[in-house]
Amino acid sequence: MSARRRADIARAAGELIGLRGYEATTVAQIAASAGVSSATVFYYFPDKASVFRAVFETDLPAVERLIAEHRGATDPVDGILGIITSMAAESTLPGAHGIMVELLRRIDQDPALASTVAATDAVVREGLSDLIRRGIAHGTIEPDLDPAATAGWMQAIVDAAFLHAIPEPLLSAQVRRTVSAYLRPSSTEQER
Amino acid sequence: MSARRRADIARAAGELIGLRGYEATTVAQIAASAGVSSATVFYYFPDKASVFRAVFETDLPAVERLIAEHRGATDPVDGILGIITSMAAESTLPGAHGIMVELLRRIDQDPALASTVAATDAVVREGLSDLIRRGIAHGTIEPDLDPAATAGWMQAIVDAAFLHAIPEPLLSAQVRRTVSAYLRPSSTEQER
DNA sequence: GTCTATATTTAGATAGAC
DNA sequence: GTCTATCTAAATATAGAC
Repeated sequence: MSARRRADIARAAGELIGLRGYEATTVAQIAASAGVSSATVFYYFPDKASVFRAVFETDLPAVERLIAEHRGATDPVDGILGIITSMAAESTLPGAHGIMVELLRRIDQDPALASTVAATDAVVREGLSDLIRRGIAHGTIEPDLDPAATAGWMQAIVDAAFLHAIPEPLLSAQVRRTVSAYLRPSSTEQER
Repeated sequence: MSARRRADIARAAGELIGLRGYEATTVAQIAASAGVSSATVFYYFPDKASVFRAVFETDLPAVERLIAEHRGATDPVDGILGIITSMAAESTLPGAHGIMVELLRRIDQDPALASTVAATDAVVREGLSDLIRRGIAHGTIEPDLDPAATAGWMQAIVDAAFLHAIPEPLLSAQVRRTVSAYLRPSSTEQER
């Protein structure tokens, strides 16, 4: 059953690369972990870089679901907090830190990977931008904030969580305070 | 003059590795960029990992100066903002993004590198913690915040800036709003 | 589709002359 | 201290049998 083998190899690659790094993980190790020979890996994928890209193929449908779930939130700020804390919470999964770092590193060197990830990021950014616009209209978000730039900054905050491997429940508390304080309208001052 | 050669090699290594990545940068390329042969690189350093570590040797004195400059700030929040924006501003330097990503990746695999960086981080964290404690006493920072955990989170925010290559002046504006909003005492709610 | 065996390439590190 | 030349190891990718 070919689709399953392919997925097994991608999953094994994600675990090992998250743990040890891309170059430090050999195709032979990935093959062994998936229970096949290294030649079989090259039967399913043209090269090692493709194996790594396959690790992120499931991200797009996952974030589409996440955004859809929070799209209709009554208070847009709650929707934003739901999305951001949910994404940040994944940083506590084993290997999540490592795989994020590898992604950031390889994205500059692999255009195909860059476009895969760009598609996923765009879904998140647009979902957040919509909610930010609604929050501004709703009066619960500072109107001087630029929706797209702010959405990008929220994503950066999530990445920060991934990189620092902060344990729950501290992580969620910090992310929630950061986001809600950032968005809150400032009656007195005019920061931007 | 041996110290200068060593520094030249380290500087060349930092530039190339920041641009292309650690494994993708060969010792031969570093040597060529520094104007020496690859054998000369191995005269000054025992191996390639040592060359990479040397890139971060100058960070400790630099952050010690930065912390000392802001230690005596009249308003502790101003001191914190000065430190954080100054650190984040370095993310716009060419290659800064790449070198930070490489650092995050190699730190898990090189204990000597980890202790070098831990020393630098500790100086920052303690400097920020002190200012946070003073800010709490001063009444301008939320008293429910844990100083050390908050300092760590501020450092994560700086790293987020590095990873996303946000251009000035947007970067400074976002960092300032994030930090000042996070620290501000909340009269009504009790987030932690 | 999966394997064993191997070709090819490349890069870190060293030997030894100057 | 610096070089040229080279050794050695390892990993990606392929050939070809089953």
